[in-house]
Amino acid sequence: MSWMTPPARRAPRQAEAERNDRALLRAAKEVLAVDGAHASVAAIAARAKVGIGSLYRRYRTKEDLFRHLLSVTLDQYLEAAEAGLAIEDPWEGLAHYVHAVLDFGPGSLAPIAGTIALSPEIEEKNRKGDEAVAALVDRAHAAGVLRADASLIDVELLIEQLGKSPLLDQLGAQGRTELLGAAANARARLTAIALDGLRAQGNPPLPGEAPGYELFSARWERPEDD
Amino acid sequence: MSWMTPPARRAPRQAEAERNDRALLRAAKEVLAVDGAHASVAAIAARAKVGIGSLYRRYRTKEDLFRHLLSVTLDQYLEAAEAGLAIEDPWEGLAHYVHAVLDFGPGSLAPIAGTIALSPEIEEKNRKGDEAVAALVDRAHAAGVLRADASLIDVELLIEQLGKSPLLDQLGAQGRTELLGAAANARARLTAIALDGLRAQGNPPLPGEAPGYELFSARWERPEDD
DNA sequence: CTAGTGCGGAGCGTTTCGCTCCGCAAGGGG
DNA sequence: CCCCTTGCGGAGCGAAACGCTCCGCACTAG
Repeated sequence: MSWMTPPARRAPRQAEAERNDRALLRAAKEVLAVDGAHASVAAIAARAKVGIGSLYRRYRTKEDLFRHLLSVTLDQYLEAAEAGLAIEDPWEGLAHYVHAVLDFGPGSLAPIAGTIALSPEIEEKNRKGDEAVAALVDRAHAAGVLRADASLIDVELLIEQLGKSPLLDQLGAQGRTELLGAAANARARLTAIALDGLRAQGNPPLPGEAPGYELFSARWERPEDD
Repeated sequence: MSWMTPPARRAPRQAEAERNDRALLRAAKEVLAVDGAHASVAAIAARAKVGIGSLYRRYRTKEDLFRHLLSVTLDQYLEAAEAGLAIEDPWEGLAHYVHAVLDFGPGSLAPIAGTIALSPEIEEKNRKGDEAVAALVDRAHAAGVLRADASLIDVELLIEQLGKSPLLDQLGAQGRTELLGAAANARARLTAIALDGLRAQGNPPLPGEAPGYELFSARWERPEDD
């Protein structure tokens, strides 16, 4: 358990390795958001300012890296949901969750759906996260602050829809850093508009039936054939 | 000008060529939506059930095909905006425009932003489209049915955000056709939620400043250097 | 100085890309 | 009947990008 000693006492090389690991995960998320499923390891390593060799010393394959990224992201989701539940006001709690998840930049994960094999650990984390979000939504429904015709899946799909920001991704890819602040502001406004649409008030009923959970889960299954 | 004679009088081969052209444009849009910027000509031709040779007889290069796709899509935008203006009720007119544009599946165009050179003709179409949408938004503002703190750019960004549907794209890519109907329904609900958030009512003010037009235009400029 | 550790990136073999080129099927006129 | 035109499909080219391996080097401890 020597690896649990405080950073200051660790060998300097190990501290560097840890910084590299964090940089890699962050870079992987950013590159995935911009390049989608075709993101390359070279691009990820370059973005993290880390050699390709170091990447492959830490992760056996590209798929391994993505799986680990997915795992830590699910941890963040769960944390955000629990933080939301800790807020007394039901609406504020739900809004906190939405904002927190959008801050992670979750749109990155969608492109790898169906391309990697899921570990049981990941399935478990996903289940626990879903439970927490369901509790958040139920509480908001019970308090009458979330429109009654919006289901849990509606809320999750809305988050996913807002999570992928083509604007931010492309400006980032083109190095237009001077516009990134304005783009983030614009995105915050869209989030606020969407949340206003979710609030219970004199809204007309939503069209169609409430969507089912399989919409969310289906694409993570591996297409083995065709 | 013999090529302007009605289709019925054209040689059967020319009619086939015209069908192929339409199939190619539709396929290009779909493949772009799924594969993003890395969409390949082979995938487009296969999806259109057309030989690669036919594609290259019609379009000199891949970029040519994308430019033409962009051009006809801008035509559709303009048409939708004018149809919206033709509706008396200002809110219904705006909502019609949003729904019509989303039905085109516009998310496909974002990935090619900045990767192709824009022709003056395209810039002109874009300008005319923007004018029409601005008129729609102004009318809705004047009638007090659109929240006052939502700007033209907010509306356009919201449309873009809703246009790219990771859910629909991925289910389509994986051939889960049995879920496509449910996904389209789910997307219609999200659109309705967002539109409710845009309506003028007791909404709290939006955060930050109204975004500027450069957010929208910047990424279409070609990055020649870096 | 030597030994050990962990770094960066050149480069391997493979895959995928944009695009060219050519053989072929299907009418229409002689 | 043949031949000639028209437009089709797709094999295959050189080039580029891919995932990953492997090795020379910088740095620190003793």
